[in-house]
Amino acid sequence: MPNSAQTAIEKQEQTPRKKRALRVWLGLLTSSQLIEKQVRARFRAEFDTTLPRFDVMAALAREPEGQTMGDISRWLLVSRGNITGIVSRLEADGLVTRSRSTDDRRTHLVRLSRKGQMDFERLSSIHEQWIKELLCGISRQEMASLDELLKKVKVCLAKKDY
Amino acid sequence: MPNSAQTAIEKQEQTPRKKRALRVWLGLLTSSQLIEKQVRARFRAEFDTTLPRFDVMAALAREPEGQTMGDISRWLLVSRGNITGIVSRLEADGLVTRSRSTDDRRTHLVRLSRKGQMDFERLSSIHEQWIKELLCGISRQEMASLDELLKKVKVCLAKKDY
DNA sequence: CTATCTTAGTTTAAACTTAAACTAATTTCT
DNA sequence: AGAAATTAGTTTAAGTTTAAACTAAGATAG
Repeated sequence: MPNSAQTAIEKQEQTPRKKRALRVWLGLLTSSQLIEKQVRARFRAEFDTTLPRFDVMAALAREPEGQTMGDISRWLLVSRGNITGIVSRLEADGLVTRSRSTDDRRTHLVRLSRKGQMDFERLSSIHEQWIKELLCGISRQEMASLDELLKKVKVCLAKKDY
Repeated sequence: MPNSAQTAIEKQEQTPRKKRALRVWLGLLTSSQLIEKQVRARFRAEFDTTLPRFDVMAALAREPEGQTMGDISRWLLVSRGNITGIVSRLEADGLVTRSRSTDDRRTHLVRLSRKGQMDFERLSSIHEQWIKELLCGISRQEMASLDELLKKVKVCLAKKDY
C-alpha cells in the first residue's frame, strides 16, 4: 500500500505546516492588537482623539499637495465610505479642508489645514516616542529581522487577490 | 561644548531607532490588515458570516465546558460589551447557548451548541487552509523566526500597562 | 449584620467599518 | 456625437468596537 503510506507522510508534513501558519497569523494579530490598544488609549487619554483620525491625518501629512479620498482609502487599506466619515468629522473640527478638483470634478482634494498640520506635528512626534517605548525590548537586529520578514509577508500577500 | 556634541550624537542614534520601531509597527499593522481583509472577504463570500463571529466561536471551541463573557473578552482582547453583542447574535442564530451559573449568579456560561460545533469545525478547517495558502511564500525557517520574534514582541508589550 | 467595595455583564452613545446601492463625472467604444 | 462602461465619492444598513454609565451579585470590612 504505497498510497496510504504516502498519505500518512503527507499528513505528518502537512498538519504542522498549517499549524505554523496559524500560529504566525495569531502572533501577528495579537501583537498588532496589543500595540493598537495602547496607542488608542493614549490618544484618547492625552489628546482626546482617535487612532483612525490620526491615521488619516498621517496619510495627508505625507502629501502637502493633498490627496483624494481614494488615495487615502488605498493607503490605509480601508473602504472609501469609511474615509468619507472620518474626513467629514475632521473637516467639522477644522483640521482638514476638502475641495473639488477642477480638472476631474469627481475627485475631492483633501489636505491638512494650518491647524491640522500643527496638531499633527505634535501628535506625530509623541506617537513615534510611544512606539519606540512600546518596542524597547526588541534589539536592533531583531527589529531588522522583523522588518525583513514582514516585508516578505506583505509581498507574498500582495499577490493574492480574492 | 561637550553638551551640544553629545546631543548631536544622541540625535544621530535616536532618530533611526524611532524610525525603525515605527517601520516595524507599520509592517505589523499592514500584514495583519492584509490577512484580515482576505479572511473577512472569504468568510462573507463562502459562508455568509463574519470574522468576529468566527473568533468568538473559536474561543468557545477551545473550552467545551464553556466560558464566561469575561473569559472570551480577555482571550480576544476586546471589550466585554462587544462580546455581549456578538454572543447575542450567535445565540439568536442558535450557534451558542448562554446559561446563568448557579454558584456565581453574575457569570453567564456560554458554549457552542451542537449546530455551533458542527459549523465551527467546517469553518475552522477551511480557515486553516486559507491561512496556509496566504502564507505559502514564507519558508519553514522564516515562519519559525517570525514566530519567535512575535513572541518577543508580545512579551515585551505584556509588561506595558497603561 | 450591613455598609462598602469589587466584579460580571448589559446598555448606551458615539465612532468606526464594511459591502452594496446610488449619484455624478469621465472615459471608451462604436 | 451618443450609448455603455468605468471611476470617485457619498449614502445606507448592518455589524463591530470602545468607553462610560448602569444593574446585579458577590466579597470585604467594620
